[in-house]
Amino acid sequence: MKQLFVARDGRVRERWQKAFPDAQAVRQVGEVAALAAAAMQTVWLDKTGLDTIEVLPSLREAVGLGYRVVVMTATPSEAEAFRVLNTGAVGYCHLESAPEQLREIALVVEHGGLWMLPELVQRLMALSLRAVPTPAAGPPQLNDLTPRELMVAERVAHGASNREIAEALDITERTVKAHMSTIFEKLGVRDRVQLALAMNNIPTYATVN
Amino acid sequence: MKQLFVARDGRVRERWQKAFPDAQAVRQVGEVAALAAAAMQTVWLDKTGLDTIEVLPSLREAVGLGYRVVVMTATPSEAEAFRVLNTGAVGYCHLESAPEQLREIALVVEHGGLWMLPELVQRLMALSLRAVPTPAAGPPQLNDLTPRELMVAERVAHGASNREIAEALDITERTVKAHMSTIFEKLGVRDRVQLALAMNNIPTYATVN
DNA sequence: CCCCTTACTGACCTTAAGTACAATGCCGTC
DNA sequence: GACGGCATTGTACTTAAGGTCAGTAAGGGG
Repeated sequence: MKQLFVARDGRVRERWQKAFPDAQAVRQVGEVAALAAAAMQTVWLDKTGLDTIEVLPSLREAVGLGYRVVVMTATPSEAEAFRVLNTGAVGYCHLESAPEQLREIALVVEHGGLWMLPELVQRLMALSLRAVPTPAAGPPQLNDLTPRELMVAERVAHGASNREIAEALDITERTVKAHMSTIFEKLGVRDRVQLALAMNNIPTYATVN
Repeated sequence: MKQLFVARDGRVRERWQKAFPDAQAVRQVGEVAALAAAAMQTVWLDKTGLDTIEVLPSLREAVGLGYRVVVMTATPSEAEAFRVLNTGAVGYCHLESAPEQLREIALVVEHGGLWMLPELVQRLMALSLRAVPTPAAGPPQLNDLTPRELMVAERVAHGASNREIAEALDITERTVKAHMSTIFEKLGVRDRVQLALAMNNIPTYATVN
């Protein structure tokens, strides 16, 4: 499996050469196509000096050609990670990664895996969980709630107590309870815990059965 | 690198034995710890016959022990995939995967990669992009929880009441409360609502303590 | 003007939740 | 064998949560 680096800065290539002695390096993605490489390769895309938006075209191009692309950056960010991976990259790592690390990553992506900074993995999943449409329960019918009820529900969704909600909305705790009761009925949940979960698109105990 | 399979069904082991001749198989995760394996291993968790919620405790336990866990299921689902990966699994694949495929996956996860069904990768990224770019929200320190506490917390995370948890775990409601108290303290939450949210990586109202 | 919805509140009650202060038995370590 | 962590349970207590059964008030149709 051949490695192919795309970078404008010559310095970073040293580490790469160390990790993959037989690797090739080019300055622009356009050159990749020119090589007309026969075998499937792994392309390492150096983002240094470029905005996220600016690498995307190159990334798309390489992905479109069937390469497995790993994006490297000196300043990793969550948003950028998701962006490039969503665009088709299979890896997102730090530019300063050690040669051994680079070989690890190469091994992973060449066998169908996905590689990204460990801390980003956890974060990514957490975000997805909230965005994933719950099949069984479906999104709560928030449209049925009155404006006031919605204000209450949203605070419950963040763990607020009745007292806190009452103070925040400048109403009595009794009134909060009244809203709660109607909310429970409208959304078909039995208590504030299930409401909080439902508001965050998380399937509930009874639903999982 | 040694492979370790957790399954209750004997039939599926044949394929595994074929992929990894020197693999070991056990029936419950609890046995994993009993083995006191010296080297870091890869644990393959068979979900067959279990609900998503039922594997999570085992999963967390194995992850907490430092194993790389791959969850296998006969009926893959998007929601479940995100859930198990979010819980700490590094792989989510089909139970019927061919031996060659299994070896690929093993290679990937053993080198720090993430493996999931290709179609889920795309979906995952698309969902993440839609999710709100909320700032930092590190995962709760679930490692501090004992196995038993984890089982309780896991069910609270799905909206179960103390009584339901007690029945499910076949213990007294009083015991559940005891676990709850220590869980609250360990995770720094004040009630079950905040616990449920924390377990799902959702920032809470007044967590800005 | 009546009806309905929404918002708000009171007094009262029941129950779930959570805490305080214990005790017992099981393991594994030192 | 002493010690500590874990799991379990008991009694008793305090409080938050939620429901019952009311009532008042504003606002918009019909």
